[in-house]
Amino acid sequence: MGRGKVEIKRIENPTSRQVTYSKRRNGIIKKANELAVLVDAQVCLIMLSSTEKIVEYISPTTTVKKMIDLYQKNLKIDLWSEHYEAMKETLRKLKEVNTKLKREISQRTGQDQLNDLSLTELIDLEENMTTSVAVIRERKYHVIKQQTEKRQKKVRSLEERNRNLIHGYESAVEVDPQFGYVDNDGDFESAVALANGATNLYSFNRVQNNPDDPNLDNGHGGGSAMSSITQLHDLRLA
Amino acid sequence: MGRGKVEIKRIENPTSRQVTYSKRRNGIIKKANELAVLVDAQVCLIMLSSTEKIVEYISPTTTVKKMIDLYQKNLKIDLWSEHYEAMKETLRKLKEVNTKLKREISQRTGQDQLNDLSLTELIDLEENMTTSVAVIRERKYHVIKQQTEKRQKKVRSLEERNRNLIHGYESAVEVDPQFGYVDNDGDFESAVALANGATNLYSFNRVQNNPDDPNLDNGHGGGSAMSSITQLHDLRLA
DNA sequence: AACTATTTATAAG
DNA sequence: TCTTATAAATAGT
Repeated sequence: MGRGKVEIKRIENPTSRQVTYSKRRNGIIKKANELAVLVDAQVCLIMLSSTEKIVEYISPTTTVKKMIDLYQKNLKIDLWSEHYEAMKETLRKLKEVNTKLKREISQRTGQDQLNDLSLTELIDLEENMTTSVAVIRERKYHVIKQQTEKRQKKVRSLEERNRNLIHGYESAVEVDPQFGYVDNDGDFESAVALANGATNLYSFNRVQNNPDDPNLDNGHGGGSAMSSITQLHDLRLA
Repeated sequence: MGRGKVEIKRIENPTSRQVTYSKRRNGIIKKANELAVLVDAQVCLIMLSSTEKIVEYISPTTTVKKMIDLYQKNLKIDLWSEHYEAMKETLRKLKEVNTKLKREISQRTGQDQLNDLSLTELIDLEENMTTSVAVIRERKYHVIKQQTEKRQKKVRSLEERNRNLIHGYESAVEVDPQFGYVDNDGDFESAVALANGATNLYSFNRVQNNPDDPNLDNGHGGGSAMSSITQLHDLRLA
């Protein structure tokens, strides 16, 4: 359609090629739109020549995304899945790690999974756990010690302040019983009692009377926990 | 272009619409191909009418995927990221769970993370762990018991066989000392010794002499572990 | 970018 | 689907 018939092959002259692209590009967009309107079709047209920027026509009732999704559905392919293979792989590995972690916790809390363990594994696990309990116990006594020291300081500070107040007033009234005779023994005892899950001080007495009490020394890693106790006793006697 | 001029609006007659779609669809594909060849352009054309299946034209030098990638790059958008939002969310949650699990194991094995725990949490953790150790210990003795019973049966079977052989031969030679006096005590003792991580039988003697041995009873959940031991003793005496 | 001869697409039969 | 009159597209200027 023009002054002469054209053979459908690449136009070598760059100017002519550019002009033809411009004309025919508009032509095909017009055709695409006519098709969309006349027969109520969904049309997606994307064009790109080497020299020009990308040009698109999308029929009013759809979007590029919808069209490509339909296209992929139709061909039963997923053009972008490979873009997300890395993510899928990460996901897979994470799930795997997760399962292993859950299994480990399960074994460490003595649930189900124990049935899968051999005698040697059970022995190792028990020893491992026992050591861990000792570490936790040591940490517990460390925290108790810290709290005790902190409160001891506070009490001494209050005692000091109290004495100063009494001295400052040069008063003849009795020493205030609320501050005068406080020390931190009660604090320490209740903390240890709490530490041993007791609701009264009987537990603490047991701690004092029975050095072999299994709560304080399980025979494996308990030595260091015991040393904490020793430190605490030293602290109280200091 | 035809016998009459057509207004560009939806063709209501379904047959006409279908015919027009068929004709124009071919026309536009021909145009697309001509454009691609004449000016060496990349063209992607996807069409779909309500009644027909999806039809595409892609210029020889490209693919739908390449075109869409170019399109997205050009518009600086990512049409499919939202498709993977769910996966991203799953990934995020898995990582979170993972971190928590690692933290829990870390605490249960007495590493670092203990510093974050309050005294109450430490006490709970210790009690929890102690209970778990008891469960593991009970399972351990259960396995030992099973192994012991199995070997005991084997030994008795061998003894019986041995006696039958001796009787069968009606021989005058002495009873074979290798089989005549075997029982399973050695087997049981070595299993318990192994269970307590000992390399010699001294540990086993301790088990027998010290019912309060912290390895067998930690004062929390040890009661049931002890009952296993009792069962084992009963078994041996039976 | 505009013109127009000519080819091409296609509406109607 | 095929034909063909006619509209539409466009090659060359």
